[in-house]
Amino acid sequence: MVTAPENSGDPGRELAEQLNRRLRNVVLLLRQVAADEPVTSQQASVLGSLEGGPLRMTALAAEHGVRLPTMTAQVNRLERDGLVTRGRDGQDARVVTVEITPRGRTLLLATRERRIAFLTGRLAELGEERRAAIAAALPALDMLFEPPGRT
Amino acid sequence: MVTAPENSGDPGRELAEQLNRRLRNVVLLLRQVAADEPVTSQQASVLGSLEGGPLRMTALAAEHGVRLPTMTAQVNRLERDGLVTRGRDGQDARVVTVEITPRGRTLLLATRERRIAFLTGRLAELGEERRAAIAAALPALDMLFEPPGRT
DNA sequence: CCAGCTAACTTAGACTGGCTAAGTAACCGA
DNA sequence: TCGGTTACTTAGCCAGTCTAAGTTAGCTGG
Repeated sequence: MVTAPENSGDPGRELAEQLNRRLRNVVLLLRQVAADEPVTSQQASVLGSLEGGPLRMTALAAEHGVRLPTMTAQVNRLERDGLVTRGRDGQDARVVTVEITPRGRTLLLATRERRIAFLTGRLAELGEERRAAIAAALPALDMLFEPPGRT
Repeated sequence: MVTAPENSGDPGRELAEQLNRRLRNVVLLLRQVAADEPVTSQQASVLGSLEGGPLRMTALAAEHGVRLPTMTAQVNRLERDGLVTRGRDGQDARVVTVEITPRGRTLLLATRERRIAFLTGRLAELGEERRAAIAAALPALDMLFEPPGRT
């Protein structure tokens, strides 16, 4: 097909184009799946960060790649909906900690379960060989989508 | 490690969990990369749809999985920025067609080029073996992220 | 032939989620 | 104790999504 011979100077340029075209479908599908959830994907993502224990605002913002004011607004909404609570740090009175509530935890688990069930269903349709291909590519995909590495 | 023996009833459940965890990084990285572009990823996506010729509003909305009013707003912004023009269909006076302008086309190509360059760079760091693994998984990934198929 | 339904858009209004700039309160160092 | 820095919030802007309601054009059945 399009596997032209002049790939020489750019190993993976062709592959990059292929991936780029596919990424649109990924985004579309993610939106579709997230559509009828009780929490948005951002909210679920933040709740996921809090699963292991409370975090401060700065840590949350950094982990999600957003500015502090964005996280303030996000936590406001989560708090309003009873999914997290704000707390204070003993050491430093400036610090605000955010903790997931039991309700938040329940919602998070249910949401994750639905997402995984969806993916599992899709994977089941693929057949063993294709699943193996994806599994084999996981380490590579990990590196490919690794958070923007510093140097 | 976690590859427990009771995978039997659910081929791919484990893989689904792996993928689910990775998807967050994909989203994060996409946001990061899109951050300093002159057009948003949605705008670029719509422009991409128009590359092959004018489309009507309904077709655009369907293709991007959004409601008509959303597409109206999107096209308003694109038109305001001189990237598309609205037209009328000869047959049916209710129909609005949207066409990409030369400026829109230029911007689209430049944006796509930067995205592909970014991916190419990432892929170059991976090494031949990992690139091959990703290439081998492409057909499977295609099926996995295929738009929600109706039966 | 026209009355009323349907289809294609747009408008209005609300919400999430992102940003910058500016405000406030607490910490820390000289 | 004063001045700078840090941690967060507030205010205000914009993109992008939705639903509900409006407008205009096509279509159909008496």
